[in-house]
Amino acid sequence: MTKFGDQILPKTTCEGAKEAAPKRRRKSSEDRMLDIIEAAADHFAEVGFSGGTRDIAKKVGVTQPLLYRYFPDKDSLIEAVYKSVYLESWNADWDVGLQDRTQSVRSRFDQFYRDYTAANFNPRWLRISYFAGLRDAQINQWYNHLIEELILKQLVREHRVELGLPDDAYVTTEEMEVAWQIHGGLLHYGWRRHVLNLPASNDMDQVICDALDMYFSVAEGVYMRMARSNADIA
Amino acid sequence: MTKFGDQILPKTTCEGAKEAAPKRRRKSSEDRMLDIIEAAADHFAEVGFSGGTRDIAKKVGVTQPLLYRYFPDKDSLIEAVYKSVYLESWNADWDVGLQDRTQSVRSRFDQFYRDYTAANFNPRWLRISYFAGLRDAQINQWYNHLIEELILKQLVREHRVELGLPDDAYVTTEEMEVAWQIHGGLLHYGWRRHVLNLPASNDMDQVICDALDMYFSVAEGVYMRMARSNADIA
DNA sequence: TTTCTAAATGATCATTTGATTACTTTTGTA
DNA sequence: TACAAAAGTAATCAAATGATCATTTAGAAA
Repeated sequence: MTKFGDQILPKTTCEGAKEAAPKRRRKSSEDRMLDIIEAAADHFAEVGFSGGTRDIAKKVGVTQPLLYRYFPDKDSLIEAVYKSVYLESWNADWDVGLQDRTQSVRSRFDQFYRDYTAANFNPRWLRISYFAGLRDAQINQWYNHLIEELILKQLVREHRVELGLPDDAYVTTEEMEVAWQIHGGLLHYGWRRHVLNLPASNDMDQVICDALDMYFSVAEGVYMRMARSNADIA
Repeated sequence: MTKFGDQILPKTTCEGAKEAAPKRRRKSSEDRMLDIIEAAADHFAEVGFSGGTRDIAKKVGVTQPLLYRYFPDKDSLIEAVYKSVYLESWNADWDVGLQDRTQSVRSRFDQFYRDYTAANFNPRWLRISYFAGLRDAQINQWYNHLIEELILKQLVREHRVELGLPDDAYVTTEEMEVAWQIHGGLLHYGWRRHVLNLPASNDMDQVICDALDMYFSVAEGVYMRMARSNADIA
């Protein structure tokens, strides 16, 4: 881990071979900051956010008080880890691709879940996510809101359009739950495979395929039921 | 919490009204043990297994060293909490009911998931489960094995029988994954609702119904595909 | 009432924890 | 080269941690 811990930058002091090793013993503020966040993320992923600051410093290869020159307290470091882990593995193109109507909804979401699981289904991301949810529901609430608005609601609405149904911006709770069932089922697969280390299927593509089959085979019926009960009310 | 902390047992000293308050300040070993486990479960559910022994003692209403007369160390207490939480909310009748062929597979599993979620979908059970999985994969591995063998494999096999397909004891990885998709999706619903406190659907029955719809609508196809590829090999 | 077992406590220990301070060393620049 | 800003350290603190042990005392049995 912390693979760049004390790496030497082959920096161009331009003046040719200056003994080959400039031996930078100190890092720039920015680089060190990143080192610390990286090591903290690794350590928190391993033991949870109650993990000690000394262990983190050790992973970085510096003394513990140095952390307090970069973060006022441990909570700030945790906050930085949240940001880093969540933002680094979020692709801004995802919600754009989901609206590309030259592709079928099915193939758009198939592609999305391949990308999404490839980016997030690893012990570090999953463990940090669950630890974060247990420690502080707020951060995970924010993330789930993101998933709901940018991904799952798109799935419901784009599917409606493809079925030739009216494109109502409103998505009912039940429709959301059906979409969440897919997302949640896949997440639990990640939990079993990468957190519990259970012998789950290796064939991620097949798992996604079956999960989406499940969605598409019942979603239409749910829409119809929703539309009918809306009509009843009106 | 710890509602029976210093409750007075209206124990029959038989001799009628003995000043109304017998003031039992000491409890039997068994009762105190249960008090401690109960308080520990509450506290660990709240803050995780790094929670302090002093806080637990406080909830019970005793001093911290007393815990060490009941458990040799903190790990043993944690072990006791595991057992308590998992065993208390497991119903031995479940796997029997699932094999009652006078009922349809669908209604058997509908009933099971109503019972199962009623018993387990609460903040305490869910938080302890996830904390346990993150801390020590083993205990959760054991539990998931239980679910897999006693519940999900039954679902697959009973469904096969109902479809008039050969009752092969062997369940493929892909078939298991489809069943897990339902269980995992429901669990994630519990996570969102009772851990993250997100505004998920209140209608548990409907959520279960839709989840099972998803399962039954694709399971047959998966079985067929499996059977065919088995035939190819043979 | 007296006695004896065991439930419960008080004091305390050695570590570990997050955090602060004064100090040292590196490094880019005047 | 001299210097100042900033990266990094050593020493240390107060609080909290899991755990131990001698002692006290409730309460059932004699």
